[in-house]
Order: sequence, then C-alpha cells, then structure tokens
Amino acid sequence: MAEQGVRVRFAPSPTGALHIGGARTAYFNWLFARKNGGTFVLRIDDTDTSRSTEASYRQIIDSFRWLGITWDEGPEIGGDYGPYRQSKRLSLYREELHRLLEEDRVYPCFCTQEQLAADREQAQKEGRTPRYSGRCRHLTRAQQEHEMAVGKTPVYRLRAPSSGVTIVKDWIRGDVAFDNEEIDDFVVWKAEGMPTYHFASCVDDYKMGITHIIRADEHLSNTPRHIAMFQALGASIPYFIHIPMILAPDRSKLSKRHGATSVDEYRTAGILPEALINYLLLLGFSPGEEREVVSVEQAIELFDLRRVTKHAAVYDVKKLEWLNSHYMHAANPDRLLELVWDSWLERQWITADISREQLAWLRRLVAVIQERSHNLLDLQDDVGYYFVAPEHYDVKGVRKHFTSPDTAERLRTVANILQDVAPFTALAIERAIRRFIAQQEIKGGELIHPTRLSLSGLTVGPGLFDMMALLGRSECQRRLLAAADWMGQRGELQI
RNA sequence: GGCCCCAUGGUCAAGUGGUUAAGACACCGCCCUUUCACGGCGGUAACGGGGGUUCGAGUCCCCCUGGGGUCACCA
Repeated sequence: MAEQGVRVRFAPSPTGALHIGGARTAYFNWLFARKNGGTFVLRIDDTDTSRSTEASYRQIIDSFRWLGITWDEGPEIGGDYGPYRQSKRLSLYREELHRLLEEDRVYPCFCTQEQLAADREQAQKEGRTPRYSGRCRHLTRAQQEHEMAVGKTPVYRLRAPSSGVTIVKDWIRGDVAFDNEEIDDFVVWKAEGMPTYHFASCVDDYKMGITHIIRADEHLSNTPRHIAMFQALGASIPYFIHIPMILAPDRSKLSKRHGATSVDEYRTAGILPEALINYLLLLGFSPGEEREVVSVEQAIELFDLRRVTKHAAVYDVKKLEWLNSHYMHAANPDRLLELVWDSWLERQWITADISREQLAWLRRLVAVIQERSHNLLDLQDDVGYYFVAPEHYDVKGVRKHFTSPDTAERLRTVANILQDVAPFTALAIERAIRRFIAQQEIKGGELIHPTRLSLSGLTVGPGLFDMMALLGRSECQRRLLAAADWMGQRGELQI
C-alpha cells in the first residue's frame, strides 16, 4: 500500500500537556509517513490566544522528543511550508479570508452572542438542532456597511451548502453520508481577529499540501464542515482516516480524574518511552502474528491502516506496566544508570567525580536490580541500602527473623566466615554460607533471612549472595556485626 | 434531543460464511526458590438481544439495546 508523496500532520494546541490520545494519533501519523516514505509535519495550533501557553508548547515538544517521534517539518526545524505555528501564519489566513470574501464564499455576521444564545435556546426548546439562523446571510452591501459604520465588529461565516449530502470517504469508516442541512454557516473568523480552528486547520492543510488527514474519531462529524471549507478554498480534498478514541476504564472520555493522562506524567512515573509508545501502538491496532512487544522499527514495518480497529479502546494501565517491566529487564544497564544518575546524585548516593572502578560497580548494581524492577522509580528509589547502611530494620522482618536467640551469634560467625571467602563472588559466598548452614543443621532460610535483614534492613530484594558480592566483604561484615549488636541491645532492654 | 460512529472474555484484541472462537494483560492455582520479582505449566472467562438471508452465521441485512462522538466567536 505504498502511497505517492504522502504528507501527514499532527497539530496539537499548546493548551496543556501532550495527551496520550494525541500522542497515539501523532504516532499513527508518523508511522504512516515512515511506512510510505512520506513527510510528517508538526504544526502548532495556537489560535486560541487565551489558552495557549509557551510552557505547554515546550512541554509538547519535549514529550515528542522523549517518545522519539521526530518531525520532518515543523517548529524548531522549519521546512518549506512554514511557519509552523498558526499564531505566526495570521497574514496567510487573512489573505485567504479576503479572497473568500471577494468570491462571496464568506460573509460578515453581526449577530450578538446574546442573539445567538437565544436562538440556540429556542431551538433546543422546540427540539430542533441548533443551527445558525442565517440572519446575516443575505444582508446587502449597504446593510453591512451600515453595521460597520455603527462600530460593530463582525465575525465571518462560510456560506455552507444547505441542501444535498456530503459523503466523507473515510479509509476506516467507509463512506459516511451527512445531510448538508446539518451543517450550518459556521464561523471561520472570530471578532478578535483570529481564525477559528476549522478555518486555520483547512487553510494550513491546503497550503501545506497535506494528503492524508489521520485524526481521532471525534472529528468525523466535523469533516463535512471541513470538506465544505476545502471546496470553498478551491483545495483538493485530502483522504480522511478517523482512528478510534482512547477511553477511560469507565468508558468515558479520558480525563484528569482517571489518573495520569499526559505523556509527561508517565515519564515522571518511571515509564520508559519505548514501553509507552509500544502500548500506544496496541490501542486500536493489532500488529498481527500474536505480537505484543513491538519496537518502533518493527512497528514501521508492520503498520497498516487496514489493521486499525473501528471501536474505541479502553486504556489499561496494567498492560502498560507489564510492557514497562519487560523493557526495564531488557534495557541496557548503562542507559538505565544514566536515567537515574541525577536522582542518585541528588540523594548523595553517588558523587559526580566517580572513579572507573566505581562506575563499573554501579553498572553491576543496575544489572542486578533491573531484573526485578517494573519501573524506573524502583531502580531510582529502592536501592539506598547499597550506598548507606540501614538505619532501621523492617518491623515485620524483625519479628520474623530476629527472634531466635541464636541468630545474633550466627550473624557474627557469618561475618567471620566471610573473612576467608576469596574471591568475594556470589558463588564463593554462597558455597561458604551453605557449608555453615549444613554444619549448624538448620534450614537455609533461618540464616539467609536474618542475613538479608541485617544487610539491607528489608525482607525483599535480589538474591542474597548477589547482594553480598555487590556490597563487598568489609561492608557486609560491618552490617552483620551492627545487626548482631542491635539485637543484643534490644534483648537487654526487654529484660 | 437531532445527526454520525461503534459493539468478540474484566481489558487490549485475532477472526473477513464452515475454527475445539487465537494470543496478550489482569485474575486464580501449581512448579522453581533464601525473600520479592522473573520464568515455566495449567485454569476461570467472550461473540449484547431479537428477527431475517443461507445447507450453515461472531462473520451478511434489519430492528432494538448499550456505549461513544458531535452539534461554540475551544481546538
């Protein structure tokens, strides 16, 4: 299904963070472009001056970079069809407006907001669809000039077709027919002197030579409007591909009350970009071949609009988390170390001027920990005991593993035994400790659990012998003796 | 409410007239095991309802129901 000269776009408005729904739409556009050797355009839709912010713009750009979705044309990098921020394209829109005005495809409307609201209310009461009444549709030139003269600022409306049907040829939905009576003369130019979304978007798609519009389902009902707009502009009609929406678990539109909804929030929550983008691919698309884990490279290979589902998908964080743990296990330790580096610095677990040996040790540490991490935060937060001796012991663990009267003495013996373990590797340590366990005629756990608690203060963690090898001989000995002392003091206090 | 879209387990989904209706996540067992994870094995669980068409419908048609979207000087 190779398409010639494919140009697609994603046009977020910087009124908030990049939403995962938007990210998925962008990803599908991007995949389609990559698959077909086309061009992916990023355009910033900031015509809503009151809600657009520079901070949101930055955040969106950052989110895309983090996800690895790059654009061939757009802000920061430019392109032949720029500028790529609508707020910088105002003269273009004004030009098109004047052209349409001359061609009488657009007309000024002087109705007040109050009038329109009253019309709407009236229609609602009578059970009719609220549509623009057409009050200003047939004003004479003289009437228009009079309104202007008395200081009224008009909005401009498109003369939309009022009879017949508009067929939207959608690649996923098939042919969808809309009665033109349903479309009214919608506003293309606001009184504040800014284009509306419908107008700016169509002008841009036209001027930027967009061939395929891949967007969320919610725009399907807007499409006849856009077709009317394209026709008025004298533009060719692009292909439409409306992809299903992403819903919250209660099947309502995904919103803040459902938890994290932005790419940025997942980033801070310790989700890896490859996990998020993999998960996004699986919403509304099936790669086939029973595949779930799909890299970006494979996704480009496998992507096919014909395999996009028609129905909305409910967002399931559990599956995202599963993918994330998969990628945590698979990740290169060096990269993970880099990702947690700043956080570890901040906690003073490490210092910036680190030796070669220390760096190698950190890599080993990450490699051991990442196996059981589901999340970057697990790796980031739960490893303090490798850097600092435990200040207290898990309460439940103490109750369970520090109660036997022989334990303190055994821990001291272990500390002693470690003295002769060489090399100080997990294998050698295990051999020595197993021997001691056998001599004592106790079960492995009776020694292993208290040892773990002594060394980490916790009852959970990596294999004990790996942990010990990582901590090193003297640190293990120090902590074992400290634990034994702590038990002794505690015992005395209780007497 | 008008218009439009959609409908396979709890969730993501395969399926394009004939299948024991895949697979994944989640859940539940069992195994592995020094803990927590990982991993391995197994299990529970679905074609929303009703009419047609057909020798035969998850697959085609109609109705109903349910869910979603949209009807702004927001995008």
